[in-house]
Amino acid sequence: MLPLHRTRRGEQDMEDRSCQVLFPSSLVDHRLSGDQTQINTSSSLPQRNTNQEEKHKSKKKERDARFAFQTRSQVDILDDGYRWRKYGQKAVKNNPFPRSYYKCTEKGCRVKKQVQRLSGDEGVVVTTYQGVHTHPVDTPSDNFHHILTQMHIFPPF
DNA sequence: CGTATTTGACCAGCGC
DNA sequence: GCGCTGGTCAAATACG
Repeated sequence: MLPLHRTRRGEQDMEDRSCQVLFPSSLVDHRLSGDQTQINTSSSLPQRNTNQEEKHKSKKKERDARFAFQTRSQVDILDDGYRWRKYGQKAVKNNPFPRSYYKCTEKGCRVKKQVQRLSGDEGVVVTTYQGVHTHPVDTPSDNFHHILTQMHIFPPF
């Protein structure tokens, strides 16, 4: 499971799988045309790696569908049943909390997700998923499944 | 010793 | 064209 050994602020050890989804500001964007301001799909495939598919990128930079939702949770990383490897962390403007970048550790699976806390309300975590898993979940999480059901999202994203 | 995380550097897109 | 901002890489480090 996810090692939550690192607590950035406060003392959160308690198991809080009871994360509450906040709908009002949860956004579900299937694709981005180009008028996005805050978030853009700058996949920017590196030329040194991932040289396989990607038929032709001549169109746009638009890559994977993605959706975001907010939860009120003590821990940054919700257990959604998948294994994630952190590959970056960046400070975003107008937000005292850093944004973390994760990739699915499953081979061949290019699903990514970002996690960041809301500025002004450190109790709210914004999780953004990007892409579709090619593999079933490792350790199913009932709670998370319930959340996705509420949002009309199906388990294999 | 293998795998995951940390962290600064690097890069691309956008606005001015 | 330049600088800011966000996203990713990769070497070093931590951890089991």
